[in-house]
Formats: sequence, structure tokens, C-alpha cells
Amino acid sequence: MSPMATEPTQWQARLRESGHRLTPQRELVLAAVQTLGHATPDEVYAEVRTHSDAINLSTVYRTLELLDELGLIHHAHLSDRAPTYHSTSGHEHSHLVCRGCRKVISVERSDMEAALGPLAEREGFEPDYGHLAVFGTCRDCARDDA
Amino acid sequence: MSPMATEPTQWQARLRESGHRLTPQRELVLAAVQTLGHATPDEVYAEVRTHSDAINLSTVYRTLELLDELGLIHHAHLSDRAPTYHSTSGHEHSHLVCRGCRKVISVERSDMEAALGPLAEREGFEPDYGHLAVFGTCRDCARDDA
DNA sequence: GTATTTGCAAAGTTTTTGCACGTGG
DNA sequence: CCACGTGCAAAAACTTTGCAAATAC
Repeated sequence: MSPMATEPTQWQARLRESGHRLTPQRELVLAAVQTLGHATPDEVYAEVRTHSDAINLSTVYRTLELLDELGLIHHAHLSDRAPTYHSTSGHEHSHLVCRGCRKVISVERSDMEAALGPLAEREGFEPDYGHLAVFGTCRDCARDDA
Repeated sequence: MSPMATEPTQWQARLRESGHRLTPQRELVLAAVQTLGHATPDEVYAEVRTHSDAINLSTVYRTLELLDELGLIHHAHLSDRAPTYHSTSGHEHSHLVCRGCRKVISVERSDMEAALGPLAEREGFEPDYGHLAVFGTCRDCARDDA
């Protein structure tokens, strides 16, 4: 549950070894993603701005893209429009997103892999579980509809 | 395999019963989606324009949204950016999308439901199988990466 | 010192909206 | 006829890009 489950040096090392520089902006963006759990670029920008105004929206976009490439964060599409980023410091997980109430249920990668693995293997396909978002209707909203 | 698997009157009835009007534009958009299989709003627009110029891009957006609400078509997010529409006249199916080569593997709803159903039920969640797109890497691209 | 990164502003892309005109029922 | 639907053009939302100044190393 620690907000900084990733070792303080791990992300730094990851940047350095890939030939990138450590900048305050990169640290701020990564911290914001970890704090927010799930966030769009805009939300990350807003979060960083509450702490400091030493960042620009373009930089947020560029930084999220970079961190994603390096595997320090993941992105999924939890709403029909706008990518959502989340930290990879916790467990990798998939999402069940309710169209009715917007609730997001997180599912452990291992559980999702157990379910989807055999089918995927049959198709010769390796799913990106951390990116997977299954849209649908949760129990509560199904009841309301009826 | 018929491009008009939907009865000529079914979609018309669906429109009428929901209090909407039959217009040439709605017919053209629905036909284009059925012809294309999978298509973004832009592609639908382009397809319609090859037959006739009696349509406007705004109308394509509005019409796709309407047809989706009525259940005559479905949409999924097969690329990281841009909804993709497909007809519901054939089998409902899910998609496996390869990030490497953009290939799209269609999976029968029944197969996907068999895999995901138990997990979903455990979470009290009813997936929208027709909307489901699983991103990942296909066999061919996995080989190339290595 | 110098190659990378950032800020800023401008442009690009995709989607939505207001409103007058057109048209299906 | 008249409410619903369309075309058009403008605006909104979101993302990317070029370039000079700033900065990590």
C-alpha cells in the first residue's frame, strides 16, 4: 500500500540505462501517476500542478509516452476516449469497467491470465494484461436497468 | 457471408419502433459498415462517398452513434485512438489486436464467453463481448521481437 | 561543453455543436 | 404540415511538433 512501492532508485536506473536523463519533470509525472492510481494525461498534469508549476502539458504527454516505453507505467483505455495511465509498481492488473456507473474493478493478472490464457494460446496470441479493459455492466447497474 | 445478412426490414423496423426516421443517410452508413466489416468514422465516410456524396461527416458521427444505441452496430477500440464500428448482423465477436502488425483476430463470442464468463460472474460483471478488444502480440510479431 | 529536455506557441487531428434549411411520415 | 434530421461552418477537445532557451551530466 506504500505510495512508493518502486525502489527510489529503480526508475532512476531504468532511465539512465536507457540513455535518458533524470529530470524533475519525469520524477513529478511518475509520482503523480503513482498517487492517482489511474489518470489521464490531463489529470496527471493537474496533479503535478498542485505541487509545483514546473511543468507543461506537452511535457506530460512526452513523459508519459517515455515512461510507458520504459515499462515504468502502463496505459489502458478505461473510458471510450482518453488513455489512462497507471503505475507498474504494484501488481499488474486488468480492468473491468462498468458503462453504467463508471466503476472500475481491478482483476489480478494471474486471474485474468488463467481465464484468457488457453484461448489466447490457441490463437497464438500473447495478451497485454496490464492494458486490458473489459467494458460491460456491473451487477448493480444490471439490476437498475431491469 | 451475404453482405446483407440483416433482413432488409429489420433495421428499418428498429428505427421506426424507436421513433426515428428512415433516411437515405442512415441506410448508407449502415450499408458501409456492413461492407467494410471494421471501420472508423472516417473510413465509413469515405466509403459512403464513393457511392454518393449525399452525406456529411457530422452526419456519419451522429448516425453511427444512433445505430450503436439501437444495437444495429457495435463499436470497439481496435487502435489506441479511434473507435471502430462493425455490423451486428453477423456473429457477435471479440477482437485480439496485435500491436506489432495491427492484425486483428476475431474470436467467437461463445469462445470468449467460455473463457471469461466464470471470472466475470465471480466479479458480478457482464462483459460486453462485442466491444472487447484485447491488445497484445501475435505469434509472428513475438518471433520477430526475439 | 554539448546533447538532451523543456517551455511555449502554433498547428494537426478528431469529434461536437448551433442553427437554418430540407424532408420523411 | 411539422417535428425530426441534415449540411455547413465554427468551435471544442485532445495531441503533436518546431524551435530556442535551459539543463543534466
